[in-house]
Amino acid sequence: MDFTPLFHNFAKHITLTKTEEKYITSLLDFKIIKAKEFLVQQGEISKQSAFVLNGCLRGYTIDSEGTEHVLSFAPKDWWIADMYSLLSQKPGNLNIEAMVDTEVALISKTNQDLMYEKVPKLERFFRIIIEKSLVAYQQRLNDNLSLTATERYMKFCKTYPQLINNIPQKQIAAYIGVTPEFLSKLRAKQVKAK
Amino acid sequence: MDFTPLFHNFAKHITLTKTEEKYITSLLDFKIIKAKEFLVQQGEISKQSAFVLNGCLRGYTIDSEGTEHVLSFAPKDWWIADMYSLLSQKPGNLNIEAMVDTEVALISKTNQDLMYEKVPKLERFFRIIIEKSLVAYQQRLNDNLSLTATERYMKFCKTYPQLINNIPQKQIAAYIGVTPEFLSKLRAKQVKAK
DNA sequence: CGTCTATTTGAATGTACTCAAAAGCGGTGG
DNA sequence: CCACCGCTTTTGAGTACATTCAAATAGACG
Repeated sequence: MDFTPLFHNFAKHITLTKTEEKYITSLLDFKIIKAKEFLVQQGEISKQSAFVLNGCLRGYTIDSEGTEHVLSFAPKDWWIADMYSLLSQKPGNLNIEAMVDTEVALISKTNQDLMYEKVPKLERFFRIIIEKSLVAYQQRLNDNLSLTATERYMKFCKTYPQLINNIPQKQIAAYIGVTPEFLSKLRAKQVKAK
Repeated sequence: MDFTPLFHNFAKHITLTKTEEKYITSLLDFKIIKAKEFLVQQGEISKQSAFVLNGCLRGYTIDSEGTEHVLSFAPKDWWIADMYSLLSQKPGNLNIEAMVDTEVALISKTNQDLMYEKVPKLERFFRIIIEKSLVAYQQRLNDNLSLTATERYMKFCKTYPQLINNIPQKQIAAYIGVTPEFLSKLRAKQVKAK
């Protein structure tokens, strides 16, 4: 139940007083999500955002064919939520699942709105966080429009070096947008190419 | 030089006093961008965000093959900027071009930061705007990962009914991520299917 | 009206997918 | 500690969706 990493995260963009930190802490929940368990599942109305204290979550959808598509990995120090469901308060289509046992700080939507009223600085913090996230999604969409599968895989390896050897290959495939079989073949070719 | 549509836009999420409106107006620039002219071009460091008062802009990248990929259309009442370049102050890879003669309200990064200091409510406004934009990009990425070209085209038609008959087909193709030739064939099939 | 660009159509090609089967690997229980 | 089970990864053959290239047609704009 140590929220220090979260306050380090806040400190990257805003400065909080001890009083504010205490207040914010009072609005947080702590939770351990065991590997393969869910924080939220499709069809639910999301009530909270999560900050990963340690471990790793992944957010994915399942399409009409039953295929999984990974929208985001959330390792230590990342924020994750089903923003669509959280904002609209409609059933979402995102599943957020723990890849390993994971500790998270949770903020309910209600408490987050409270926080914004009491500590307006946080409004800025989340604006900045979300701006960065937006840029990342734009970049990734652009990659999906302009790069081949091989290029997307190489870019993934550069961007998430710490994940490559720690997560199943099929989940990298579900992130870059190819079948696991095809990713396997890409890798086989790359090894030969050396 | 009528910024009324912009203040209507603000009013969707926050309430501004007349004084605040006047102050904000003093920080805005007005510009007419003629059809096929650019607001920003790749390689430049972006200095401003744009709000479309009327007309339509499009933001697109050009890949190593010379192919265009449309990241966003910005019709009346939409915000557009090269967020990556604006935030990082590094050369961007986005081109923002007018599809028809277009009137925009411009806010320089400097003035936007000023605005945030003087009218903190705007921090909330842009947080909300950007949250919505983020959800839209997540959704679109998910569509690109899970839908076929035909499905993406049909979804585009539903989402932007007002654009379909007003913009070149090749730019819809560049938005949904197919070649213009292939989109043409898709449409031919759909007509037959009726 | 002529020119330039957008759209259509067709044939050949390629990238990525499907299905199926085998091999590898990690965890669990005997 | 080994054997087995389930899941992931690999490999291969056949297929499909989408691209490339080329040429014809249609539209838009000065």
